[in-house]
Amino acid sequence: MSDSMQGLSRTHYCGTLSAADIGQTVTVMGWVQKQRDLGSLIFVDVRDRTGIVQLNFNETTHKELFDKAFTLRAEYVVAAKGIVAARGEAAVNRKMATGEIEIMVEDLRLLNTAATPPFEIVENSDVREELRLKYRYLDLRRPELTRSLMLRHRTAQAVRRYLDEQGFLEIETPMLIRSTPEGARDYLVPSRVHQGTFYALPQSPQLYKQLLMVGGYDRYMQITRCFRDEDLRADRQPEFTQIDMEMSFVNEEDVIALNEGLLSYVFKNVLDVELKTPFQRMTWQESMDRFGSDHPDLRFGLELCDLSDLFAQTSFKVFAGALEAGGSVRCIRVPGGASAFTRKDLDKLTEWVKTYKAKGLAWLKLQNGEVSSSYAKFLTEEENNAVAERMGLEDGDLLLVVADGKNSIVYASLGALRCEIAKRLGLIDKTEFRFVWITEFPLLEYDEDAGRYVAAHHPFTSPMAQDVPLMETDPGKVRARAYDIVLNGFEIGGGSIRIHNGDLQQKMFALLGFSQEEAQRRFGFLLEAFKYGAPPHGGLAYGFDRLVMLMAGLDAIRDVIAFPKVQNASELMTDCPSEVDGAQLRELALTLDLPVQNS
RNA sequence: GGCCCGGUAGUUCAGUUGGUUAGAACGCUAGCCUGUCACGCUAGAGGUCGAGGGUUCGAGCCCCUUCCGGGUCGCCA
Repeated sequence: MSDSMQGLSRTHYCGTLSAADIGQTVTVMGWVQKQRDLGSLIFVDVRDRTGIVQLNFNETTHKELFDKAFTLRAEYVVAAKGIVAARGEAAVNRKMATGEIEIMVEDLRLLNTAATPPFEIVENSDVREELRLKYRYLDLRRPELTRSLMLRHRTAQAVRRYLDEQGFLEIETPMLIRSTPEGARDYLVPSRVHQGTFYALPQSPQLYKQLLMVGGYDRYMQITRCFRDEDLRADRQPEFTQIDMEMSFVNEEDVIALNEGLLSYVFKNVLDVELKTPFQRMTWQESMDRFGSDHPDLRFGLELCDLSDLFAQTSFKVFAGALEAGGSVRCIRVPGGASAFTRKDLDKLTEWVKTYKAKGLAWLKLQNGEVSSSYAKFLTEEENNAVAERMGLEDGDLLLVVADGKNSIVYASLGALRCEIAKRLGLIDKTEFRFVWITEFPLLEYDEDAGRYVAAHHPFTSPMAQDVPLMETDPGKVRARAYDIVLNGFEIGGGSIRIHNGDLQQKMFALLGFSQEEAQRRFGFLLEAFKYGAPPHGGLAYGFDRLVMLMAGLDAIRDVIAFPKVQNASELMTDCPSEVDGAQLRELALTLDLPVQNS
């Protein structure tokens, strides 16, 4: 049983009304947040995406309206027309944006009733996420999500505005594209017209944007969806959004300067935060050595320190073994850590670093002049003194040491450890936005499983000119003209100057172990395009969801995506992916060959 | 695929050494109440303890399997 909204049209959003509107006749529409029945006076809070306003119903003056208001329940949809009135001095609610006023209702329409929702639609709800996702449309009514999605919108608009002013064209690229097995797993889409063949959904518009450069569109941008069929994380979804851009006739400095301008504009316009430019820069090697990570969080210290040279002659087998194997011994010093971490905590941390394949964690505390340590007794006095001197050891300090035959393990475990410790000790200023460019990435990484080099970034990244000769002699040493933009320990974007020369591109494919024929088969269109005057070009792509997440001060990109997927890549609201009809499969000439299920 | 955490009323949680009829708050329903806004007061309804199996005289609690959600390693050019 509901009313028509005939004759009424909304004049205001609820949250926009204020004392300035007193005396005005207004019409609001929205959902009942709360009905408070005081006997012969009823207050109804109405909510829309902007906020809440209070409706006033008085039994003695408006009996019919009052009786109708009596029937209202949470989440009923209503329209109310009335006069904005000041609340009495004692009745003003300072905690509420519209708390100075209320609407003395003269017309109330019940546009729709609502079942009692499975959870209350309130701010600071601690309902489990599983349920919120199943009823995402209800969760979306909550102010936190509304704020996130409005922030996301404003950010996207600011990006478009800025890049438009800088002469960028927004050009769409295909969603159904050729599969390129290099890199992440593709989502595949079977073709009906060409049975037995498949499209892939793009992992990024990489090749198309390069071809746009060949096509002469020297400043391109796009805010576009990308797809990767890989496992999820708090900051990774199988479909996510990139701010993608590419420019011709540029070098690294041009791309970096433009993006510092973009980020400054966006943060100023969306958050009213002034960013200091230029941002800090660091080479990949420096970032690894100091922070154990290529996406360092610079809001706190706890830097890594290499102790390897102090143990060249050591008889302590753990350290000696690591060094003999070509690895290193590295350490972080935690001021005040001696009292903050008990023996039990350290045992737990030792277990924890094993996640990162570290064999263990050596530690030393200096507290009230007393040294306690898991490893000091295996070292000579000279070695212990050298460590203390190198680390600037002071009373109250905790040293955490990882030694391993593989530097990658030392970096990964200490890099993760410094973040974990900063979190536990509350060393992170959550209001800070700390940007850093990481540059000079390795061009290639050796993949032991595949027994060959693979592109660290992607196969179209240009090597640094001075390192090109190394491509023949020592490929692992070649540095790329690649750069990542890192914010508070998250890689929010990355890009490179691309290869625009067919011969160099062929050379790169050869390094990656592609035969001439294979390169031709997979990327022939690109090599062909490069014959016809490809301009020097480069670009960058942001993980838009991550950027918005950090701007919103949140921990998961799910919270800035209207309809996110859960860890097993399904969507709880619509329960997809789902099986399809046999007829659909037949049309595609597909048959299923499923592993036998245990029932 | 591995490791860790969680699943008890609609929701958030408590639940002792395995022992009577599984509790609280909020929400919901009904009644009362003219300045509430976390309204207040009174009463009431509401449970497959994620599912299946096992141990036991007896299981929310112990064991096994499994499903679901989260974090993370691998993975993510």
